[in-house]
Amino acid sequence: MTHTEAVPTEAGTAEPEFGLAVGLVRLAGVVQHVFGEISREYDLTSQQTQLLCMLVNGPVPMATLSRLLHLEKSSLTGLVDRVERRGLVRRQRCAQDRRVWRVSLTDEGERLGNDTHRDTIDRLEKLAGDIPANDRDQLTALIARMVRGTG
Amino acid sequence: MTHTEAVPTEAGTAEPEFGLAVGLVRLAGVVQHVFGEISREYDLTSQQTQLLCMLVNGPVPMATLSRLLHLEKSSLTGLVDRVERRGLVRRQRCAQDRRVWRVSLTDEGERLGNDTHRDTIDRLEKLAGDIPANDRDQLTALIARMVRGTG
DNA sequence: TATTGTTATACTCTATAACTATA
DNA sequence: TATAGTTATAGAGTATAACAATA
Repeated sequence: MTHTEAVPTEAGTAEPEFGLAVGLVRLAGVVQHVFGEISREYDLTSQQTQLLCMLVNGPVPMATLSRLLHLEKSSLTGLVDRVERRGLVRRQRCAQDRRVWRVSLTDEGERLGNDTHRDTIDRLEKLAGDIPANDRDQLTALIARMVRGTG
Repeated sequence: MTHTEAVPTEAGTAEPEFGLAVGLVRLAGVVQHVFGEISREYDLTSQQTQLLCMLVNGPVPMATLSRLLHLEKSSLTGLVDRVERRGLVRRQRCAQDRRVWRVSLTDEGERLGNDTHRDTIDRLEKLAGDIPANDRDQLTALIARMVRGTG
């Protein structure tokens, strides 16, 4: 499996292996860092920004958010509490099933969600700034293939 | 810029855009999730596992770890405290500059570091399991190009 | 009984500010 | 004075277990 072996980068240099897995870990770290930095510029945590992003298409029940965010329901309660306290989301009881509470964005939450989303897209696109368009397209396609079916 | 536009996935489906940036965010989430799951199997947090991984090539000063992990020095103190309390690392004072403390792995820390590293590599390689080898090589190269110079 | 969500509790992670020890 | 690291403090994030309300 030649594609998993170490790739010599410079003659005579003892570079550590840079296989796909190591690259993915590095990449994830960079993305996470960008996400955290942008969130901070808006006085949000990464988790709060992520929550806002999940609400841009309309109200979502707590149980659904819990599944999407891989969070225990009690953890989600706290996260929603904090952003609700900041006036970015509100809870609405479902009339059909009164056990269910749907979370939705306030006007300010929507503004923050849009702003952070835009900034994140900009910053991440710049990461691939010097990669030719056709390579970039293939990169996008391969990434799509990897994350397909992972939730 | 055609490579940033929405790609129709199925005829008649109103799919959300899957550009590079969105793909990167999804991918980072998957990697982070894998990392967290594996850490948990070893009763570690993601941060603790990440710390162990940074020590596999020998002792590292606190200040260096602080920079590599993007952590304030006080945050690092706590992180190292907790893994030291579990017997996975130790602190060694530097003789040349007695202000400096180097962190190194214990035998058990090294074992855990190797095990989590192996499992992570395995799980991440599987993400690209059905991608042909030459495509995978190009993917690796493009990722390397993106993260180059980001720390 | 099963499901949805909250509360209580404990721990980890993180930052800021003040501090100690060494250079 | 400057640097390396710790302590004190506060808040965010997370899980487990017990609970209340509703289906």
